[in-house]
Amino acid sequence: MVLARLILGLLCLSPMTGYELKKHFDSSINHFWNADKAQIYRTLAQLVDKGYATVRTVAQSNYPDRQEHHITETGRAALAQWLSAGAVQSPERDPFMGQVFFAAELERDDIQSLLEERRQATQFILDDYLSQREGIDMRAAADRRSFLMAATLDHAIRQQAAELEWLDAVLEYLP
Amino acid sequence: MVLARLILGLLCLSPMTGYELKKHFDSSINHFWNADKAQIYRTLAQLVDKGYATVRTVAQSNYPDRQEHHITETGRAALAQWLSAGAVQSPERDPFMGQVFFAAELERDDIQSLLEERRQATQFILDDYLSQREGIDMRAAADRRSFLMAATLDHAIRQQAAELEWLDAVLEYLP
DNA sequence: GCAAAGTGGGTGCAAAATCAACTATTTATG
DNA sequence: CATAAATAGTTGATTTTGCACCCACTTTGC
Repeated sequence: MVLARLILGLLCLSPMTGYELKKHFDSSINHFWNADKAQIYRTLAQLVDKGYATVRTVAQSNYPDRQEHHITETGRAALAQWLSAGAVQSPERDPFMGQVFFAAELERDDIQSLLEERRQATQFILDDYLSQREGIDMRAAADRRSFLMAATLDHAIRQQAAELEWLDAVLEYLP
Repeated sequence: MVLARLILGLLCLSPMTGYELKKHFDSSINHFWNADKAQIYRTLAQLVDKGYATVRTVAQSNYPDRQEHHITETGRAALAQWLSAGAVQSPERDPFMGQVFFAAELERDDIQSLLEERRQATQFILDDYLSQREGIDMRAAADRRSFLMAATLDHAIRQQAAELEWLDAVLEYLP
């Protein structure tokens, strides 16, 4: 459901192949969603099925044919309806917090290692987001679309930063 | 997989029925995980199947029999192994950020409503976490297990607080 | 010259998760 | 007194997701 909407959103920006969609997920969307390509191709087929998108096969000289997917008016309406239906809520879900919750089964040193390992990974992700952020032209962010897209990246940055602060606090006060 | 570990963790604290597990998920674990009861009962059956837990039927005078699940040594080992295998990483996944990312399809006022609605919901969740936090006896938190459990709640509180700050910033600067 | 990576698409399968019922009894609540 | 909520567990169907493959061709790097 969510994936279908996100794909519609991307197709709304420009017609795309499944391959290109996957690249968008990996590069610009990855801070709040990602999907396996198998899932993307299947969802794409469903969208065509429901009439939310149409396919146009475009031959290329060297590379394989492009199955270019175009959003339809119905598709645009479905996207708009999702956005208008109100803010979606989704349950928190973080396996790592589960590890922390039950980490008392480990020795103190192992708990510390667990937290430090996470700290490293979080720092790595944060750095990645920060470098993505640098690539954004802020002159263009006066335009609302660019502003909102950049905002979701800022959200991810704040979340990771908050996680780092939390990890440091836990590491400091761990009994 | 994660759910199985979390259930093992809970059974590690004390033997429980599926019904009680569900209540724990709804009350104390909900800030980082939750699960449908159907899923809990099925996972419980799998744990018994694998020898990670055993069932003991306890008759009650008034209420239905309790299917009390006890963790086994193998189960304890499996839990410890999960914790020792290192910090798990999980992809970010937030449908609401998808709405924001594509919100430019809406009018400015509708975008604002979307953000304000989310702000309300976030405040509500934060308040819930804060009241849960009040119920925690900090004298007991010198003990490592209680400290870690409280820490995961603190994490959730920080995350929600960061979300509120972000929402306010976006609402302020939205072009 | 050969291997790896990129372009573009797809299938099959299994595990995980969600939704919606349905069974029964007991204890509160209006 | 009726109705709802709590206790305890189960089944079926469907969706979502993830993993591991497979095809075929082209371009790039060593």
